[in-house]
Amino acid sequence: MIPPPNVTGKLHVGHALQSSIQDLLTRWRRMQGYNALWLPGTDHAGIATQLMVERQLATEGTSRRELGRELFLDRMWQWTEQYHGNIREQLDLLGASCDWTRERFTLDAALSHAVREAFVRLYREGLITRGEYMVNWSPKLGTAVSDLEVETKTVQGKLYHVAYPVEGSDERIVIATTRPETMLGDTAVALHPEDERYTHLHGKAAILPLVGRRLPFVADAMVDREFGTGLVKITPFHDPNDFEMGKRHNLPGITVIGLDGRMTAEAGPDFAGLDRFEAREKIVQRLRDEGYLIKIEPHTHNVGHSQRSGEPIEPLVSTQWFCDMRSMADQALAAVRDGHTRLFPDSWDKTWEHWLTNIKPWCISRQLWWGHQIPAWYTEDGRCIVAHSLEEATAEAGTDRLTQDPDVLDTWFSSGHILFFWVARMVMMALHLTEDIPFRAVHLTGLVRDAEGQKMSKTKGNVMDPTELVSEYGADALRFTLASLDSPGRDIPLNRDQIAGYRAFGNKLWNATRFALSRIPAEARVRETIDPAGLAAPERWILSRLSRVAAEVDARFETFRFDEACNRLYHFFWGDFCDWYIELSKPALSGEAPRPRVGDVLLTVLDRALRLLHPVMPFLTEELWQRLPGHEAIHPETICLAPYPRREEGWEDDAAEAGMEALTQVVTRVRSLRTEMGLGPKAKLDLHINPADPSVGRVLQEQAPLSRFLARVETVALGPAPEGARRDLVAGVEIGVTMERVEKTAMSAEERGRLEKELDKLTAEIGRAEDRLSNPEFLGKAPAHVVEGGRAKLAEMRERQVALRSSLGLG
RNA sequence: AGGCCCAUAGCUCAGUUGGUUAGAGCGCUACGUUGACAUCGUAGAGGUCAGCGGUUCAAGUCCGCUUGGGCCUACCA
Repeated sequence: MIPPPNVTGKLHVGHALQSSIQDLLTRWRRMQGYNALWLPGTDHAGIATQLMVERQLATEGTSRRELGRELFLDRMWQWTEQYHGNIREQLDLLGASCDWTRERFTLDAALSHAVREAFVRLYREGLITRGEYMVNWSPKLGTAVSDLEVETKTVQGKLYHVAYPVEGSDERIVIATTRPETMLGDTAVALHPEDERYTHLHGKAAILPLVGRRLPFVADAMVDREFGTGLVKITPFHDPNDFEMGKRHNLPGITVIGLDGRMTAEAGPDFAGLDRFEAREKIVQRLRDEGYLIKIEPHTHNVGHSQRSGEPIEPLVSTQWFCDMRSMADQALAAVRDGHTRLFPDSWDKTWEHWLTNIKPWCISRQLWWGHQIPAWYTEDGRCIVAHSLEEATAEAGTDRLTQDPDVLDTWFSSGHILFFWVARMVMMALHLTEDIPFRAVHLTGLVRDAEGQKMSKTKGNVMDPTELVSEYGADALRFTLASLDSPGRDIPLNRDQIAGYRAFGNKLWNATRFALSRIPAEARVRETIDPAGLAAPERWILSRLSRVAAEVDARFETFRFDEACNRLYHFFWGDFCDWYIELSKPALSGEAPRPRVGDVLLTVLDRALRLLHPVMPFLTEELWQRLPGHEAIHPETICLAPYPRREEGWEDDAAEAGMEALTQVVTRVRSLRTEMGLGPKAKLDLHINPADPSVGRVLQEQAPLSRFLARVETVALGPAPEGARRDLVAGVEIGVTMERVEKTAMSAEERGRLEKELDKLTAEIGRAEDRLSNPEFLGKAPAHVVEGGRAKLAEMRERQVALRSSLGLG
């Protein structure tokens, strides 16, 4: 299922990442023959969407209140339909292979029904309740918001020290506050029970300046003696802590700030109607005038801000619907602890544990119109009926004079955002309502950041638009980049150079295919399988490599290591296939040194490589695959439904790999010797190779024309290098280069220096290996294969030492 | 304040359960257009694996501390 993007939203790179990964998984499983469904859908995103339409209405000089609920909702639906197509279009652009016939919208009838069902059940079980509690109130949005929609920001504020007279004495105590406007709602002053400075105040009361209200002193251990004066004013209805303290000490509460962020009538005639921040100024002025203000200090503190609208959250007491998450959270905790649900990477287990252990009742009602209206009705005599429908409610109430609760449910009650918390809520809800685990594995990606590792944000102006990236680099390159960067537990620094690099990889696919199509014999075809018997070493080698890569990729996908899977595919295609196999195929295809079935092997490997890459690069692989002669034998229509290549054990061939590995290393070494000797590509060299392993020797002998072609030497002779040859040793093969046909003979000082340095390094390394191998502790405790490997390596280093000394004429 | 994560080449990052000359891409240097590809090829330079200590025959990898980053959670009014 797709985590629903907001219906009116534009996809951002985070969506692109999610879609790439999910589509990759879906295509992979589909090719493996699973009935893979990727369900698309969009979210009505209550607050965000309603805000946009309200903004539009404002430009028309009207408002939702003026339109009324019904007309406003019509406008919302119009807007939704207008923008809905955007999401679909953008997902198509990314290559998302969703089943669009099953697309859902969170406000669809069926989904709304499910939401009502969930609500009614949770209500009847007593988990959903209605009550007066402190909530995070956003005055600008005019609604309660959840803890997750509150962003804590560090702000430079002020600490106001205010004198409160003590009742029945001349003493004045000093209280520090960051929010003097709330003092109008003070109903007590708290002190620490063991604070010796204030023991004399127990049982007494302070008098609230400007108001004259009597504020009893209460002793509470929560008071921090170190902070301020160690005395705290208590405003139960305007501070979450004070609310708790108020309950503990049975204190009354007074609402002095209203839902609109303005002072209420209870704040008194001098302040009623003022905005909360204007009131602060005026109160401070009054305190100063009347001699209560002692001092104002600069003070840095953390203030909750509304994520959507940016203004400071006002903690207010209001009547809301709450959902008790405790038992559901316990079930979700158990699911992860028992391993029924596994998180990838498992470092998330701790966050899961922490978040669900500390979960609080969730305020699920929102004072909005756009969303699932709460299925609760009120009778005229104030009874509350929760039911699936008005009919049901009427029957239960015994009257049809009912009013439905005007509020809607938090969007997250029905769906969510692309976040960890969304998953957590789905697990909790599903476990409770269906008694089944919704997910067996949860893969969590990092956050997409910009090239500097900064979080992308509109205000920083560093957001990348996926559709723009797609048109610049192609969807395949973007997908490949995102998948390769998705390493567990790490954020994803996205930069354009990298995408450009993977675009080049796409180009490589294209060119390799072009080579194959233009050079293979007419009868060559993609084969369902190929019997390696009768094939030469290069063909057996590439088939063997292909099988191993298929096995590795499969294993990486299983554990969500898309980065490693992509890496393997990249190197197989570019390194093994293009750099080596295509080069190796040239002398065979040109007729210079024919080998059996090279065309078939070339096409078959290409076919499988494209299929392996298809989940990551769907567009290009389909395009190229369709052009391969014989691809219909794999699937008549599309690569999407062709089987995902698996390991072919019959293709794996250690001998061919060892032989070809030696061949490629010899070729590489000869090329670098040529450079080191300061010779140009046209200098005519003769190569002598002397392999230690007879089976490697056989491959090198049979494929001598390849060494000649790739190393660009005149002749290749098997056997020890003659006197005076430049010698070296790689992969157990002694090589010697002679240059009788070249004018130059003397070794340059630079070359000699380099060679001597190399020899020194080697000698030092041999010394270390000798020490290790003569250490009885190492021999006694290290496993046999490590000791054996060490000995073999030492032997080879010694041989190489001989070869290098010989090159330097040190005999 | 508590918790979590990170520190490896100029940059961005890999590095499986410890196994002995630490890898890739980009960037950089030199050379190169022989019909897949200059969005390329060939060869190369570049690293005290943040620091200190410990465990071990063996540490980039495990443990502790320090420093420097990042993230999340928190009721210092």
